[in-house]
Order: sequence, then C-alpha cells, then structure tokens
Amino acid sequence: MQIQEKVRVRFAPSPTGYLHIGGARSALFNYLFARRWGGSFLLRIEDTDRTRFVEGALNEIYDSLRWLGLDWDEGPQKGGECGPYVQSERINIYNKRADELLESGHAYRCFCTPERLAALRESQEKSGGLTGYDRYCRDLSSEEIERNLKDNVPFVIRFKIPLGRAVIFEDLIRGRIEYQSDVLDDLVLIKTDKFPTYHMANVVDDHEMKITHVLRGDEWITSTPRHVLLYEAFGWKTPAFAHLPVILSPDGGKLSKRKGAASVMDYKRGGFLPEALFNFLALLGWAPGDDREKMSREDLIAAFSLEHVSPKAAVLDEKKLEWMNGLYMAEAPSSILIKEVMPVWKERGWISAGSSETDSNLLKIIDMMKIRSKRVTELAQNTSYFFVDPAEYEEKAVKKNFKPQAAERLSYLTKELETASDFAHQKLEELFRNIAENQDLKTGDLIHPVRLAISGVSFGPGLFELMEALGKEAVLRRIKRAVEFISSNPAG
RNA sequence: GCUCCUUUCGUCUAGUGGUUAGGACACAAGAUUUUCAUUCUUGCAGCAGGGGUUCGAUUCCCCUAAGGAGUACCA
Repeated sequence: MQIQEKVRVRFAPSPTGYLHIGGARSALFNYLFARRWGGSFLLRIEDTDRTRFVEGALNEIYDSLRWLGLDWDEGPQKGGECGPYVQSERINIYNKRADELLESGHAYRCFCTPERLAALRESQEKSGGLTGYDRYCRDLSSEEIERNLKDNVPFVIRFKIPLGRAVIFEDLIRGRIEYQSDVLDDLVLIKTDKFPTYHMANVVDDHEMKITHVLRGDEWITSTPRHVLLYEAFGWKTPAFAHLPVILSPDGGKLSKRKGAASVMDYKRGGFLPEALFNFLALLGWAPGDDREKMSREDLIAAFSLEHVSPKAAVLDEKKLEWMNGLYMAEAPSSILIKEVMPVWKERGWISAGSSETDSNLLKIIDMMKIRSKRVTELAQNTSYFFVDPAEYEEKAVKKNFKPQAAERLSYLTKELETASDFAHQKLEELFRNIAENQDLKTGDLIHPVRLAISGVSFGPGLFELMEALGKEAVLRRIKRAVEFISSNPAG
C-alpha cells in the first residue's frame, strides 16, 4: 500500500480504568502506522460518560503509554492545532454539529422516556426479532415538537438512519463489509444531559482532527456503518477504517486481572521490560512477512504495514513473552536494570538504604544474573545468596554433592583458600585446577560441592565469578558451615 | 433471536491454484558449558468439516460447525 496523504491517526481511550493490554496494542499499531508513514499520532480522551469516570485512570493511561514509549504528537499534556483533545471540553462543538443535523433533517429530537424504551426492548426480546429503537419520534409533527419543547420534556437527539440502503465500507484488514441500513437503529447523538454519545463525538472529532485512518479494536466494527452514514449526512469524507483483532487469554476468553494480567502496568509489575512488551505486542496479530521476531523499534516501524495485520483474535502466550523478555534482559544495561532491582533488595534488607546504583559490586551481580533471568522480578529475587548466607541446601544437590568425602575436600580447600592472597576469578580457577590435578580429582568434584556450600543451590553463575563477588571472608565462612553440616548429617 | 466478523501445528504466525506446508514459543532428545542459563542439532505437531469450480485445491465460491463482537441516553 502506498499512502499519499499526510497520515493522521489517533488512540482514543476512555478514562474508565487502567490501560488494558488490548488498548495498548491498538495504540501501538496506531503509533507504528503513523511513524511508518511519517504522520502524526494523536491521543484523544473520550470522557463523555460522566458516570463512568474513574479517578486516576487518566494518569495511569498516560504513564502506561509513556512507559511503552508510545509518545503522542498531539493530545493532552502536549497540545496541538486541533485541541482541546479531551472530549468533555468540546461539548459545544458537538451540540453545534447536532443542530446542523437537526436543521438538515438528518436528525430529530426524541422525547421517549427511559421507561418506554425499557418496555420496548423487553417486548422485542420476547418476540425474538430485531432490537433497537422503533423510530417512534422520527416523524413527529412540528406542533408536537413545539409543545414538548415548551413543556420542557427532556429529549435526546437521534440520527435519522436513511432506510432501504446498503452501507458499504472497505476495511483495510478485512476487505469489503456490507450492511443493510434497515437493521441499524436511530442511534442517540446527544444525550439528555447535552453530552454527546461516543458515536457523535468520535465522528465529529475524527473529522475536525483530520484523522485519515481509524485503527481501532474490532468491537467497533458493527458501529462503523452508522459512522459512515453520519459522515455522509455531514457531507464529510470518511477516513479509512481498519479493525484490529482482540487479544485473548490462553483459555480463549478475555484477558482479565483474575487470570493474571490485563493492564500494561500489570506487565510492568510482572517484571517485563517495555522494549520486550513493545516487540511482543507488535507481533501479536501482525508479522513482518519474514522470519524476524526480535525487532527493534526502528525495525518494526520500517516493516509495519496494515496488509500483514491478521483479522484473527490472538491468544497472548505469556511463555513466549517471557522468552522474548529474556532476550531483552540479557542485553539490557545493568545500570538500567539495577534501578528496578534495588528497591526489592532494600525492602528485603539485603542492602542498606544508602546503597548506590553505581556500586560496581552490585552492578556485577546484575551482570551475572540478568542473562539467566526471564523477568526483572526473577532477577531481583534470585540473588539472595549474594547478600545472605544460604539458610538451607537444595535437597537433591545435597545427596549428590555433600557426600562424606566432600567434607574432606572442602576442608582441604579451606586451607588453600585461606592462604590465597588474590581472590580474582582467574586466580581461583587456576587454584582449583591445580588442586584437582594434585589430588587426582576432576575439577567438578571440587566445584559442585563448593557451589552448593556457598549458594545453597546447584545452579547459578560461573563459580569463580561468584566467589570473587562474595569475597574471601564470606566464602570461607560458608564453606566451613557446609563442612559442619555434612559432618552432622553423615548420611548425606 | 438478529446483524457482522473469524477459522494453517497446543500458541503466535509465513505461505501458494501444483511446496517434503516454512519459522518462532512451548514440549522432548542430544551436543557444548564446572552447574544453571545461553547457543547449536534433531524430533513432535497444523491447513475445522462437507460440497462445488478446476487437470489439480490449504489457497477461489457456497453451506455447516465452532469461536468472537455488536444489538444502551457505555465507550
């Protein structure tokens, strides 16, 4: 696809809660598309339902987008030529536009009470046919309208759907979609409280903000024919539409807090890196068309195209996310990772509150452990033995590595280490290899018991690096303790 | 109920009117590594079903099934 015009896209969340991962993916695709074509990515807040406003939601949305690196070119906190970008500050615009529709005969006032509407729906559901407004007020006489107005009967403004027509639009992902206008009901444009509905505000804003491509979740697909008709009634050009598939949880249902994680911040708290989530999300429902998977932001922007967006809902595979996060962890600068890890260390009392993020010993720990961690949280937790002596020894490893002769070897080793003046890992390795040779042992016969003695577990970073990081004093103390342990548990 | 959307390994996906249907995650086995992780090799596993069209359909069309969305003075 070649795009001539100046691309303008938007992400338009409602401040009704946290930023859901599905919303983040929509934002991401908008961002990628805008950057790919050198266009603009706008953020617009759709807060026209005053009853659903959630305190703090807005900030969480901003924080989530920024954390993922989805910076908007125009929008709240940023400004732009088409502002304000918060719909509750644009009420007059929508009312003015609704009046235009009233005048041109494309809309009408509806005085039906909520009670009548409820009863109507109930009977429709019972008869099992079409649901929706029965267009009762569509052809009220001007006398009736005047009388209601004079009596201050509350009203909404409804769109007069043109009947008996096919509404056709081209979805960039799904192709041609056709609806019969008769199945569309006369939707409300302006509510009794003069606030616009989503449909009204959305169409007016997308036009006023010169949006060229509407990329949104596919729950909007059935609203699109109504929007197309609205653009038509206004005499406006419709933007291009692309409806993005939803993201599902492994059980096939919606992603929710209960099933683990649903919001962007859940993933941040879960120990995922923003670059990894960015990369992973881009590949959920889209593929570059070749075999690449780990792609930088620049790669993704350069390769992004709507043609390769899948129309199919995608299950979020957390295992694969973890794998990808592991790749990003391994190459992340330790100076960045330490900022996430330090608070956990401090909280556990492993380091003092005054410890510095530039402490080279602490950075070395991160260096050693980041390549074997899939999440930041895992990295923070799996480092306990760098700070505190092991409280117990891994049972299986004890059976294997703490046999009686191991005690002798460890004791002997202790003597050698006590005289060691240099605890650099190269020297330690040299020492171990020499001892093994002299004693006619395999180096592993020394390495495995020592590892268990000083870390309590049978896996971890290279033993000599580990010893160097711990320092002579701690190593000797832990080995001596292990010797005592073996002696008092002779069965091993 | 009605309207619309969707369907390639368990999962994310590539792909074509004629391919041994490719890759990745996961899983399994092996190699490397002092352990773990990494890395490498190999294996396992898929075109929802039924009709057409065609010399030939996973690919095009229709039907069915399954899943999803919408059906508000919510977005």
